[in-house]
Amino acid sequence: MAATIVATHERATAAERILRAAGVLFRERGYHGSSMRTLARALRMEAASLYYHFRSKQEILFAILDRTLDDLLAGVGRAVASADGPEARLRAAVRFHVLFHTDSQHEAFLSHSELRSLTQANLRLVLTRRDEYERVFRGLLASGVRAGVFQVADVRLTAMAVLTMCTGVATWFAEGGRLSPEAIADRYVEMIMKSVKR
Amino acid sequence: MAATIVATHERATAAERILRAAGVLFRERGYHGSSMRTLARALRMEAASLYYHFRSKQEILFAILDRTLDDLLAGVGRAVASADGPEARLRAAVRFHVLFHTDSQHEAFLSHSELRSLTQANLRLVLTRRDEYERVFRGLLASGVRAGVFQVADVRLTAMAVLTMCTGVATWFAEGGRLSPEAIADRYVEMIMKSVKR
DNA sequence: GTCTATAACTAGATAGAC
DNA sequence: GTCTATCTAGTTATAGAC
Repeated sequence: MAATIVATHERATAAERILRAAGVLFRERGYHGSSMRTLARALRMEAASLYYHFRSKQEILFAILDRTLDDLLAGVGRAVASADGPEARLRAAVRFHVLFHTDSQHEAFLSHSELRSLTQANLRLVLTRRDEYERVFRGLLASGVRAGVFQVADVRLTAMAVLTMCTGVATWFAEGGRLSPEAIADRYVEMIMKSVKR
Repeated sequence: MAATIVATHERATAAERILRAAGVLFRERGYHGSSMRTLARALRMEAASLYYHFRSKQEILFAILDRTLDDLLAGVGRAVASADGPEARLRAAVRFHVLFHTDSQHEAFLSHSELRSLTQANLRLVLTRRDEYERVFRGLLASGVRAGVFQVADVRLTAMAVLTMCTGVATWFAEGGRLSPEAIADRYVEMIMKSVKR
């Protein structure tokens, strides 16, 4: 299922190496700002060779976002299943979300900044699953409210606030910076729990 | 000073109309995904005519971001000056920040998503002033902590969390949607105050 | 599976008429 | 102040050799 997680190291297939390099490049310069030639150069190959692995640049973008959503949905599912009760479940989900945005920083950033560069058909596929992901957080908040442990004025709005706050980590996180991913996740969890608890 | 605020209606100069249209276009398709020809078409003119008003496409992008930062800095200054005490000041600043991101949605969105498309020199100019803006929020949090009304584990991190959460509004806000800008601002203020209060 | 060569097109920007 | 026409360079993608 989550076999879509790409090995970070040695022995990656050519397709995987291309997706990884494209993730970095698209994040740095944007989809339209990145040419197939530039991508090829980063991989020490010619642009034409990319077309043996992917039919188009669009297919590369879609593959990145599609995998990212696989990983997000599988990861949040595992996180929620690992905990009991609304509070522990929300903690686990937020923790996963933040850590995903530090670990898969480039791909996570693209999965919201380059939605506009998808074709209509591909966008529809991605948005359907992103809605599914957001629904998980709305569900966690709603069940905490029902259980009387959370107090939020608007579940939908709070879910968006929580998600965009954590998603923002991908925009400013720097590896080797002042705070480790774990420290950031811990503090984000505390800020959010303090805000939603009854 | 904040005479940089562009009139939304009638009698806008050609340069202002171009900046406004470019804001929408760049937001929808990205800077590199938008051509001068497309921008010209939206304004019912020819691409060459744009060069009478701006020297390059880059100059248009920079002008948008530069004005946006003028407006952000002037606006947050007014907001903070209008209130007394750390709590009321943070409320006012957050409220302004959210409303700015619904009112100037396109430009606000660009001012973080298209930083990567600026030349190095222009980026430096924009980042200097964005840091200044962020410093306002860090200052408000820090003075609340000193006054004993706020309790936050990490002022820097909390400032980033607050700002990216509110900035995120520009990514999903839809005019005429379920919630008015004022309702969103009010609820964001409450969520944030609950999270930072001692 | 990667290459060279190239087709077909679009980009930003300028010259100069009106 | 806006136009038509055009230059130069870069774009995605394909054909076909190796």
